[in-house]
Amino acid sequence: MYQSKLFTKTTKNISQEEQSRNAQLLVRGGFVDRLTAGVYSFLPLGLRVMKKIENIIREEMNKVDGQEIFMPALCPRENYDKTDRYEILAGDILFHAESKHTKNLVLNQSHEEVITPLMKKFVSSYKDLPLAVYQFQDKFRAEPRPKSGVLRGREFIMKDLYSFHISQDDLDIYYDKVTDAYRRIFDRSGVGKETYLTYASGGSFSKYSHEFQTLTEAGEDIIYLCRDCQVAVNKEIIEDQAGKCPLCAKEELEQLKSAEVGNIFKLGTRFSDSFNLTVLNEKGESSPVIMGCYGIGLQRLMGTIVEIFNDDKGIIWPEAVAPFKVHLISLDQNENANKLYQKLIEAGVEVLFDDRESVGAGQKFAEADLIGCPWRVVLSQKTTTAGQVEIKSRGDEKVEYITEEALVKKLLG
RNA sequence: CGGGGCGUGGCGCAGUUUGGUAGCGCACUUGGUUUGGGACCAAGGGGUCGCCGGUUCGAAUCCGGCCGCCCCGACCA
Repeated sequence: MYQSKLFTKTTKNISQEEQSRNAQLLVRGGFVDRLTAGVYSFLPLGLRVMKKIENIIREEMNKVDGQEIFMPALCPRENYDKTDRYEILAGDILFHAESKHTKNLVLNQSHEEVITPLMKKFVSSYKDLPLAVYQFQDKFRAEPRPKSGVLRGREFIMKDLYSFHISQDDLDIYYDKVTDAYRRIFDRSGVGKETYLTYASGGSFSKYSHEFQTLTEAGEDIIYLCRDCQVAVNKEIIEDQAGKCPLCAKEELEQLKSAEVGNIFKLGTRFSDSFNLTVLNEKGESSPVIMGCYGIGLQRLMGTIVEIFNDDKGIIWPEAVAPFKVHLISLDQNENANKLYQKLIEAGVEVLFDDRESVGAGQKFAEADLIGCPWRVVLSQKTTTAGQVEIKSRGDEKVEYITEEALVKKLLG
């Protein structure tokens, strides 16, 4: 990508309305734009990051036999009446989508009310199970107070996976598989080290659930971590757990702030009962379908990554989710730099090429640090004369001078 | 929903106390000079001061109402 053509520029002016670290950096870097409270546009740089995250999740969902689908954002109110959630949610987080021609449509805040009746149409035998489907979809939640930048929005993309089973045992087995998949997702997206499986409440779904909590001061949750077992308990249920680690019963737990980047629930028959979703078992008897659901908020994961990986100059993207692997900077060397750019593109390296003329070196460096691609490659009079290029990792200060051949090798290796 | 703060060119702000017809920085346009850490000089364009109403000869400024935004708390599938 030629930076001279990139839609959106970085800015030095920080909006007073963006007080969280993640939003400040994402707005300044030109990744996102805030439309109104809790509602963001994703610009080319930000969308590239989102797509990287989405693809990591997609790969891991496919590995646990999830099949991708896409459900509507709109839902007839009667579906929420059937699950008795309309009254609970309507006065709170549900957005209504009423118009001259529609009276009883709402915007889904989650998709149990869509997926369960959908399954009813296609699942009728134990032979159809187990089954797991997932989607990436906008969720709409009228949060009383959106905050923390992209960590709590009123509209956001969620990956939601739903699984369907003939028995509790089968759900339990699958639930563990998804737990492992989530572990891999957070490892791959860079926050694995700071992310802990956490025992939590089940909200309106079930008594308990498991969350994946990433340690960060920007988070809204407080968890009690057992370093021995590498699991935590959300403060909301710590009394139920008698203040002890649920695994080893140790009482000395560390109290920490964290952000919930994922949440998995065993729904049991909570929703299949509402819609009478049943299958015939081997004996020809009607048997309720056992369900599980598993969510990850993409913006929240992205924002959490930013909260963890930044310094006073900007974002430091983990390579797997960076908008580009390389930020190539030309200091008045566009001809040579363009050749190198083409070479890297042909080698399959993602490059943001700062080809802008009459922009000072200092500004180019400052913007590269802000945007935060893992590698910065500089071509200048100095490097051209020496027949080399300069490479530097965003994460550290030392620069290295190597040949173009060595550069390509390094970036592919 | 409670407490605090704020709303002025695209963005960040000053001006409001004490009413007199809007200013600075960034960004943008044109010309020139610059190019290893957010350049410089010169000349420009752009704002019914959140909305509605009131007071006044005159309102960004005073009064009333409404809307929106940020922070803290409550809430949070």
